[in-house]
Formats: sequence, structure tokens, C-alpha cells
Amino acid sequence: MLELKIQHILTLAELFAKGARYNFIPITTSSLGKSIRKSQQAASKHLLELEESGYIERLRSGQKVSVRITTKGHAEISKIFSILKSDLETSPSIIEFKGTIISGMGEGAYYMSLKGYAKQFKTKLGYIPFAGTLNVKLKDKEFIEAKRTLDAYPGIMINGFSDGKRTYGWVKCYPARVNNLDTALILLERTHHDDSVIELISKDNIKKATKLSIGSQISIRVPVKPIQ
Amino acid sequence: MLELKIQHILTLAELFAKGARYNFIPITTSSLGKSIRKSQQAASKHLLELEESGYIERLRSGQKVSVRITTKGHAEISKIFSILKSDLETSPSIIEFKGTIISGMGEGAYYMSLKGYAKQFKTKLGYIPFAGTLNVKLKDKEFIEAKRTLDAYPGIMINGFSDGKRTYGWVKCYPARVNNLDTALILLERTHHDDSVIELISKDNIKKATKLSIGSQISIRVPVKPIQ
DNA sequence: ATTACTATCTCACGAGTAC
DNA sequence: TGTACTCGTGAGATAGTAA
Repeated sequence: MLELKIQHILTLAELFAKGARYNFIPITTSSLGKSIRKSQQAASKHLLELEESGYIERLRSGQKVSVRITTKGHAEISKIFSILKSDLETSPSIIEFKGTIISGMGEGAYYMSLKGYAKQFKTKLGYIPFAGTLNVKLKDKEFIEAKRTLDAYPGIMINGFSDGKRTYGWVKCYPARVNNLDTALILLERTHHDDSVIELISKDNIKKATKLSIGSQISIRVPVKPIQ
Repeated sequence: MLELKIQHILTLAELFAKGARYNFIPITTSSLGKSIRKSQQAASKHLLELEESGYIERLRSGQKVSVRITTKGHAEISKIFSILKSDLETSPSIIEFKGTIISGMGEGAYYMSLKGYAKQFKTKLGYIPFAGTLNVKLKDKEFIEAKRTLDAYPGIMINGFSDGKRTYGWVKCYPARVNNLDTALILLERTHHDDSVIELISKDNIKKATKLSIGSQISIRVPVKPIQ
């Protein structure tokens, strides 16, 4: 089958824009060349080739030439367009992390239960997290990179506070799914973990609810808003 | 400005489809090559160039390489896509005829008033046409071609009939706009006009309603349903 | 002014292959 | 298995120009 050449896409699209689908539109190769940012000669060749392939028809009345897109031409560019469309639209807006559950340091439970955090969790997340965080060692450096990417997105901000003795840093929360459980991936202003570890909180005990244990492989899916 | 090369469109779209917008996706140049129907070498070059232009990032862990689309890459393909989209969508689904009003042969009035036609006009068009058709001499052969195109579309069919003495052919009607007046372009099974003349009917006297007269330039716009 | 030919150049692609 | 180099070929672009 004679496929539409990739370099003809913009030319055919330009003809569409000029209304050439249902009417013969008068056009010169030099004006078309400008529109597609190519030379007059290139435009001329495009028209010749599109005509040869049966994607357009041309009609000349002396000097001026009119162009119309055929049904075949319409079908062909629609095909390309729908391929692009489905490629772009099926792209999930999810950042995924994969890693292994490791034992927590026990510190998570302590911090989560502090009133300065708990009150904010209740109002901003809608629940007070189970006492204890789930620590996940990321599997690969692509996920460490993904963590940086996620950090650039706005999350639910839990502000830091002071209890008079010491100060506690902020916590940024990103609603996430682990298996079918709603959780939140948290990024901490201060942490003793290295870059390759992330922490999760949830209303319930994540390990129990998901039947996962230390050493289990885990996949965490964080939905993000596509830009624009 | 570094523009996305046209031949990289499908490659970038393919990466999108694989979910490389928000995550580093492991990919081999040979599998990518197959997906875009090019060689492994071509795929490799595409990735190198896309990376060089800042449309993708790559991350290697020993053997395997992961790819992610950058914000810039996303913006660029979105731009191309929206150009195509607007080109296709702004394309009007209208067939336009331009010509000059000529004097009718007086026959139109006679035929339109025949009961065999009038009854059908009333039920199928919703009105009995003004007695008399408006004849338009098409300006250029592109419009004669457009007439053939229109003929391929289904119109409102007024069937032929016989009054015992003679038979009358069918009439195909296409709702059309002349200035701001609702009219119908009619194609006749039998006509004494040549190809370059079309006829219009309307509820009212078209010449009066549009303040046009013999010799006036006229533009007739017939909406058609886009294929699919 | 047009369109489109010929010549020329660039560069996209694939074959072969190093690593 | 991988990626990506070099190199040869030819498609696609522009310049110049004829009609």
C-alpha cells in the first residue's frame, strides 16, 4: 500500500486548513512553500507526488491551479492523525516507583504521631495516618530520578513546626496507589534516608492491608497532572 | 529555535505510547526500530538526536537504557499535534459554488408548480417552493467539478412521476445558503442546461429576498457531512 | 508572475561491524 | 544479547532556469 510520506503531512494539513477538502482551492507553489517553510520547488514536488499517489487532485484554468484533497487523501491523514492521537492519549499520567520493602527505623511511627503533624494530616489528607511509615528501597536509579521529577510537582504540603525544644521539617504528600490501597508517598524536608529510599503512609497498616512484608517487591503509582 | 524534525514525530509518539512521559521506560533500539518501521540504526540515531535536542533524557544502568520524554519534548509534539488538529478541525464541511445569475427559461416555474413535485416538496423540504428557479452560471470549471462531487453525496430525493401524458424525472435537493437565505440547490435527472448551470429553489423569491438580479455574482454554500 | 525541469547538495537510512 | 560507529546509497531539499 502506498502510504503517505511523513514529509507530506504538513503539506496536506496545510491544504486542509485552506479548505481544500471539499472545494478546489487556488494556490501557488510559492505561497504553499512559505506555509510549510520549504522552498517553492519543494512545494511543487509535494503537490506532484501527492497527486501521483491520489491524495489530491489538481485543476488548471490557464495560469492558476486549484487543488482539492481526495477521499483517499482525507483517509490517509486521518489515519496518521489518529495514530498520533492514540499514542498521546493512551500515555498514562502516572509516575511509577518500584522497589523493595525494607524495615523502618521505627522513627516514622514517632513522627507521624506528633500532634503538629497529625492535625494537618487530618485536615489536608482527610485522615490521621497509621503510626509508622513503610520504607521502600528503590530498585534502580531511574526511580531515584523519578523521585526528583515528582518533587517538581506540587504535593499536599504539611508544614513544619516547632514544639519549643526543636523544629520539625515540612512533609510533602502525594496520593498514591499500592496494589488497590490508597496511600501517600511522602517527601521529607529532613530525612536520614539516602536518595534511594521513599516512605509511604496510609490510613491503615500498609503491610497488613496489602499482605506484603519486608523483602517484598512493591509498585507505587502516583498520578500527576499532565502539564497544560 | 531547534524544531522537532518531522521524521522524529513517530518515534516520539511511540515513546509516548510506551508511557515514557513520566517514567524512564526501558527500551532497546531494535525494538524501537521495529515499532517505527525503521532499522535499529535509525532508531539509535533518532534517540541520539532527540536527546541532543533536549526532547528526551536517557539513563543507562550497565546494559539497559531507559528513556524519558522531557517537558520540552512534550511541548514540541503537542505543538505539532495541535497544528494538525486545528488544520483538520477548522476545515469547513462546505461545498461552495460561485457564479453569475442568469435569466431562467421560465420552465422552472412551470415544473415547480406541478402537483407531483409540489406535494413531495411540502413533505420532504417543509415548504412549497416559490414558483420559479434561480439559474446560476458557474464561474469556473472547479465549480463544475464541485457539482459532480456534490452529486456523490446523498440529497433529499424528490421522486419522478407520470401524469399519464408524460413522465417527469427525479430532483435531488441540497439545502444551501445564499447570503443569509435558506435555499436548496437542485440537481435534476433531466435538464436542458449544460453542466455549467445550477438551479436553486427557495420558499421565497430568491432574487427579491437577496436583492440580487441577473448578472449579479452569487455564492452558494452547501453543507455536507464529513466522511466518517 | 507562474510551474517544474535539471543539477547539486545534504542528510536520512540501512549494511556492516566494533565494542 | 546490547549501542552506535563508518560508509555507501538514494531520497528530499534547494538553486538555477526554461517555458
